[in-house]
Amino acid sequence: MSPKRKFRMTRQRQVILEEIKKVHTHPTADQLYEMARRRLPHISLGTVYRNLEILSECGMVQKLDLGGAQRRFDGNTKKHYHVHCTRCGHIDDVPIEAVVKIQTTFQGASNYKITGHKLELLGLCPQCKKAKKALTNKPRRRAGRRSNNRP
Amino acid sequence: MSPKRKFRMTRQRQVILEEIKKVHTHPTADQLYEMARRRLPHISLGTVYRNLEILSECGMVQKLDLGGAQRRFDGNTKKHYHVHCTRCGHIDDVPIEAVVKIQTTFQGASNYKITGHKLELLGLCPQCKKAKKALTNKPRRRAGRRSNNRP
DNA sequence: TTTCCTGCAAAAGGTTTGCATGAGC
DNA sequence: GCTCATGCAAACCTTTTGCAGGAAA
Repeated sequence: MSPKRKFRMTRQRQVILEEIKKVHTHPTADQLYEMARRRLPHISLGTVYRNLEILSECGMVQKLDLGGAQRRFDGNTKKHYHVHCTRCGHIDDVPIEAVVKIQTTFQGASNYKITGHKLELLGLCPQCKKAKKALTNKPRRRAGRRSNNRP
Repeated sequence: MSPKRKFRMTRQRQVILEEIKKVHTHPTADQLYEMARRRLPHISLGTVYRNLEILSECGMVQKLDLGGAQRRFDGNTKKHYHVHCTRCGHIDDVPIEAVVKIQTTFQGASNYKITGHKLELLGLCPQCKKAKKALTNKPRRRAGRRSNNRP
């Protein structure tokens, strides 16, 4: 919390950082805990949470807050957008940097001074596109609606 | 969950619906509970949650999922955007309908088929603009950063 | 040696659910 | 009268926190 805290690079912190940088899956704290546990079997979930908090304070990882029950973390610290599959819940990066123009477009639309924005795209991932196309031949009641956190 | 369920308009459901339609503050379930309790002192929080779920299934209210600890609900069921004050946490409507063009713009940017989007604007509400301006004359360490859910 | 960190376990905060009773239609 | 809905309380899930021992620097 304090702005000029001294951080030690402990083994746990190192491993958590390495694991999150290794993947592009926007893992939850719990998933990161499982990933770290393969290398440090005695690490605790509390330590994972504490370190993710600290690493995001240092700007070494990004907290995502995309809504949904669980918070997600991103090893990519550049500002960028995400696509969220409405069918399976998968989240991917959109390889385009945040478009500042969006803010100027909406500058007069309310009486707020707009200083930022969060854009999340929704759609079907390649796998689900295929799965859905397969269904159109033999239409069914309805496809699953709720996202179910594919890791 | 079942698509053709029969819904009864109970007093509780009626009151919750009236209360959420009455305000523009994007209340949490707990806030709605307090609002409903002024008219039905024995209503329970579980009932509020269950009814909000059902009313949103019927399309009579909107679940917001803007991130943050608590879910918010909106009596306005038209697709629209929100502005979120980064200083006090206040959330307001942006009086502009969702811009479908955003989806076509990003259609080729990933290998997803884009079917929707969520845009949340961030900025300073009129009150906080004033408060911040007042501080620039007598600059301090730093203004409060975390949003603290002004209701 | 001084802080900062860790593991553990318990607490906290929001949401969901089981159950017996009560109310719409 | 048949369901569906309610109130209550307990369960659930994710995240945070207190504490005593342990490890960086």
